[in-house]
Parts: sequence; structure tokens; C-alpha cells
Amino acid sequence: MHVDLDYFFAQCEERENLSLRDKPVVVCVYSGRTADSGAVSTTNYVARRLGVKSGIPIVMAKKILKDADAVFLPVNHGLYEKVSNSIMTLLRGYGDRFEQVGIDEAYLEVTERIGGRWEKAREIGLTVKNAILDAERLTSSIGVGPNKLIAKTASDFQKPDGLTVVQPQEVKSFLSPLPVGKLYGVGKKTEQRLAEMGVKTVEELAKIDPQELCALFGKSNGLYLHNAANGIDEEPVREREGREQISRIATLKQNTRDTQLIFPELDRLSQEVHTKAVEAGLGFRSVGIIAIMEDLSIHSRSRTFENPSQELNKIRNVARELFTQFLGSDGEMNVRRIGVKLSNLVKPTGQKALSDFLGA
DNA sequence: GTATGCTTTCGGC
DNA sequence: TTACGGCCGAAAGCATAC
Repeated sequence: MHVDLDYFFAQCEERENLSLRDKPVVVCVYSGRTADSGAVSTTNYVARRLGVKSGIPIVMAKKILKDADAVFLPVNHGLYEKVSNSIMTLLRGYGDRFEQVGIDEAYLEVTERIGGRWEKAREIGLTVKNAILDAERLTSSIGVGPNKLIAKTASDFQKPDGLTVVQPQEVKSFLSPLPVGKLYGVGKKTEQRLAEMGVKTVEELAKIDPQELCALFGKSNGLYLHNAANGIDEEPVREREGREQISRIATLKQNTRDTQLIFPELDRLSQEVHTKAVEAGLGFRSVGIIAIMEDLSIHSRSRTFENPSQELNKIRNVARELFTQFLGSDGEMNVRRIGVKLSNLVKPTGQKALSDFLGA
């Protein structure tokens, strides 16, 4: 079973202020550069119907909604995390295994609870929807199917506030008419290439010789596409332990290549990821930087060490070095946004203290 | 050839 | 007409070891 909280950030805001519910609600990430510089994070369905969706510039959203009595709000991550944590804790109780994906999605293993009686799937789905509604006053869209791929596709089939059950014998007729882009793992790029081959629906994709798909998309990708189109997926619902990476990214006051302007901000980001790592009790083996240029192209560099560290100085120095190297190798375009990332995170376990894991 | 690990890019939300 | 965030995990692509 796949549970997806509907238009999550915007719905949290509606919940806090019910008078928003009939208006377009636009949750924004303001970059701070100019008054309305930034991008749209999430919108409610009123705004979506008017064409305002995730990812567009805030100024564009304002233009589209200028006569629509719309409400523009800055993201309030603290609120969303609180609501998410409460719901995720609740959801755990409805499955034999639980896998959270991001802040607003989860898979539940309910195979044993259904026990082959598929009419029970709908009951469990309704129970979960009502539990979320009762506890946190939020609607959700739920999909139930024989595997994660079908459950995920099913939860997307009817939203918001949907419940779609796809029994094993219904998988083929469920998938067949869908556009290939609805399959998890088929993005814009793959969709385009398939369209050029005359493949638009999952039914058409399922008919393609897997050998041919492997030749065109590589072995692992080709095999995945063939299996996905045929509703085959063996991925287990797996408990995810802590985070795998910690990153912070920010927009510079002005586009520049001047390290005198970049380094103070880079140092600030280094400090922030360091604080997050320490709070989480995690060491790191990799430090990386991210540069987003004025044309919005994205570049990254990273370095991995043999031994984990937890030192701010290490992050700061490596980030500075990587940035200097990057700028030296990369033409003359200005940088717009910069970021620092920690990965290969190491969780100290058992009796050993973190210090035992850290390099000399 | 296969497995593994690292770096970079992709793409969802 | 243009406009433009901040995260995350997965995948791709490559190198190395066995």
C-alpha cells in the first residue's frame, strides 16, 4: 500500500487557516534576492486548475493569479515536519513493515493483513485515510496493489482524496492505457525517446522486445522498463534508517565568481550542515559542493575520505578547495546559487563512541 | 566478467 | 517577454579490484 499526502505543504497551510480553502494557495521558497525572487514549492488544487504548479518562478505565479484572490505564503518547514512526523508514527501501526519516502509518502506492507482477500484492501485503505483525517485533518491518496510499483501508480491514479485498489488480475488492464510517463522511473527524457519510437502507452511499451529496450537504454534500464510495463516489481518494503545525506543550498546576493563574495556564504552553509550532522550524531566521509550558474545549469564536486570526520574545519576547508578548483576549471560564467553537502554518513552504533570511528 | 565504490547528474516533490 | 528553490534519493558513468 502506498500513502501519499495530498498537496502536502499547501494542505498543511489550509489546515492552519481554513479560510484559505477556497482560494488559490501558493507555498513559496523566497530566495531573498529581490522581493519576489524564488520558486513555487507547492500549490493547492484551486491554484493548479489555474495553471500554477510546483517549480515555476513566483513572479510568474503572481502574474497568472493577479485577479484570483490568491494567497502566497513562505514555506514553514517546522509545521510540515511536525504534521509529517505525527502521521508517519500513526501509519506504522497499519502495516507489518513501513517505509517512509520523503516528507509526505510511505509504503506499508499489508500482504499478510489482506491475506489474499482483496476486498480487505479497500477496507484497510479507508481505515488509514480516516485515521489521517481524524488525527491531523488532512486528506490523502492511497493505492493498494500486488507490489510497490503498482501501489505507487495506483495512489497517483485518483487524487486528491483518492483510493485505488488494483488486484493482481487487474494489473494489466490498469497499466495498459496509461501514458508511459505515469510509470515510476520514466521521466521526461525517457518519455521523449519512447515517443520517438512510437511508444506512448504502457501497453505499447510492454510489447517491445526486452532485448531491444536493453540495447537502447542499457541493460539495467531496459530490463527495468520491460518489467515495469508488465507490472513486475520485486522491491521489498524496507525500513529506512537515518538520512543518507545532509545538504544546504542558498542563493547568493548577486551572481559572481569572486571567492571573496562566495566564501563567507560557503562557510555559513558549511556551519549549517555541520550543526545538522552533530545534532543527528552523524559523522561524514564525503564533502561536496554544488554550484548553480546564472543559466541555472547545475554542477557538483565532491571528495571522499578514508575515515569519517565530524569536524567543521574539514567541511569548510574541503568546500573551499572544491569551489576554488571548480571555478578554475569552468570558464567565466557567474554563479547564482551555492551549496554544501555531506554524504557517506556514518552512524556510530553499539557501545562505541563516535570518536572511535573518527580519523586521528 | 562481476562486484564494488566513487563522482556527477537526473529528476521527484 | 522574461521571470527561477531547496532539499532528497536514485541512476548513470566511470575506475578499480578480484
